[in-house]
Amino acid sequence: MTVYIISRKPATHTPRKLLRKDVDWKVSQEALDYSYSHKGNEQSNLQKRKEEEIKLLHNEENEKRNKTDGEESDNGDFSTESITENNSASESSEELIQGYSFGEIWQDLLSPELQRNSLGDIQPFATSSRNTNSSCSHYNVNLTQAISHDVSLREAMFLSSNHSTRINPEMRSIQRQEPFLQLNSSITNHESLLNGTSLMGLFPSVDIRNLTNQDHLTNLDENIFDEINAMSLALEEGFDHMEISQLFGELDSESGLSINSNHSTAFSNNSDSSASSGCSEGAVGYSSDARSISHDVLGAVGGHFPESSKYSPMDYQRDLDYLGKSTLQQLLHNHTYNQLPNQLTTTSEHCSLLPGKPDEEKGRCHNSSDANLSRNLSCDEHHAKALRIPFSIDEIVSMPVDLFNSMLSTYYLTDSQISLIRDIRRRGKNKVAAQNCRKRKLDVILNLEEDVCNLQTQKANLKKERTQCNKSISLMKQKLRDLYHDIFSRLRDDQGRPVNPSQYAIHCSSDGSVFIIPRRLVKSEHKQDEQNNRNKKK
DNA sequence: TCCCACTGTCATAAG
DNA sequence: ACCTTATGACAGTGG
Repeated sequence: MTVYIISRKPATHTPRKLLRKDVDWKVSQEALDYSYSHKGNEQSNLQKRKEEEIKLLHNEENEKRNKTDGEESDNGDFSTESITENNSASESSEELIQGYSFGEIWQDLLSPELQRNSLGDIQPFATSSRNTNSSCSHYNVNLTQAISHDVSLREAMFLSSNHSTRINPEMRSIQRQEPFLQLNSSITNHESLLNGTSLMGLFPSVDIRNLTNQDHLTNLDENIFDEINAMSLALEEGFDHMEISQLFGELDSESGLSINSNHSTAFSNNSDSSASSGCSEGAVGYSSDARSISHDVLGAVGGHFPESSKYSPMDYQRDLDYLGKSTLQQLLHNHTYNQLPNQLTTTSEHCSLLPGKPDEEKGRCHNSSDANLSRNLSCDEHHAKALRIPFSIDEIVSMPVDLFNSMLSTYYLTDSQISLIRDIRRRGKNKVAAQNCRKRKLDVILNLEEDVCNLQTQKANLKKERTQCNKSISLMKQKLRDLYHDIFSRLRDDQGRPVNPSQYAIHCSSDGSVFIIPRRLVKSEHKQDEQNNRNKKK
């Protein structure tokens, strides 16, 4: 099992039986890699790692039991129960996430202690990932030790970055590793300062986010700005979700929506509705458990707000009218739009996710079942989630070019995000074009087959008609011969002898008169007529 | 294991 | 010059 996780074969050559675990690891590793550059993802990493841990440690029965326990804790702990940082050492990482309320998540994220804890968590995981033969028990030991370790942020980030480099040297975030490291420390300090002054209780998260962004705007390069934005947005998503969950929590818990249903709504609910309004998030499969928060924080496709200076709420609302309506409709009414929880794993089976290089990801998602479209969307969805593309796949593909271009210029998007969005749009367009092309080709073939069938029928009818004509001609000839014989049998010459039909012929003139003339005269007359005709033609 | 249909993707040409 | 569309070719998947 471990071999499958460590070995990262290209999807094109990955045996099917290995795909699931391989891609599961890839997805998690991708999330992990991105988490190194998106420091707001510690919780997501915990969640992902927990899932990985479950896969590694337990068989299916244990996994089911764990999920059941997790769901119970989801329902129970989500509202207000506070978990201190000390709990991270004694409780599972899943509980660590699920037990957090939004404010606690925010405060803990801003606090350097949690960053140390979270990043300390990451480091041993990276170690365990490095260690190909690490056993499950060894992994547990590492995880426990990791939680208790007091790793400095700088060290952790450096280790993480190194790990990313090792895992995927082409990862784009490596290019900005150094400034990222430098600025992260300042951000940490600043955010701890915010935390220390208890601004959290005074301002909504958005305000604090903007304050943070503006304070650092002049010092941060765009990547760092992106990181901050992403983290803030992820938290804000959590907040929105929190609100929605408070509204719909009971409904969700009673509706039997599984926690995994969040997988299916991952990109839809993040794409537009979660960005600001969040009004529809509870509609389809949006469970209220904290795990969903962690998922959203991890892979929110829409977890990226447009930069406030470039994109006002009015603008957003305007575009939301276009962007959101279709998706909202789907969210609210089209329950097949998203995948079912069990489809996600199957989706992962077909997806080759190369962590850190989605642009170069040439692994194709080859699917042939009914859920083809949604599965494929899930592939791009995974990439979009990883890069925090704030739009749904459907929007990216179906958006008019003008709006698409304005979107690219209006939203604050990194090069990799733009590249991925363009790839998604190109692939989506081409996919539709290929489907139309094949449909047309099929129609052409069907039409040609129909034409062939019609022509064959027509040919058979003509043959039948020809046969009938021949029969009629034969019948008429026979009647004419009988009439001839009848006439000549009754004819007599001047001496009363019967007329020989071989010497005489019946000639009908144009005026209707009938003559019996010798055949030699008929022949000469024929010759003369032919001669006249030739002369006329000449 | 092979075959086949389906599908997504890419490359390319044309509009 | 760029975008969209159409289409052949290729490869993966599942029956």
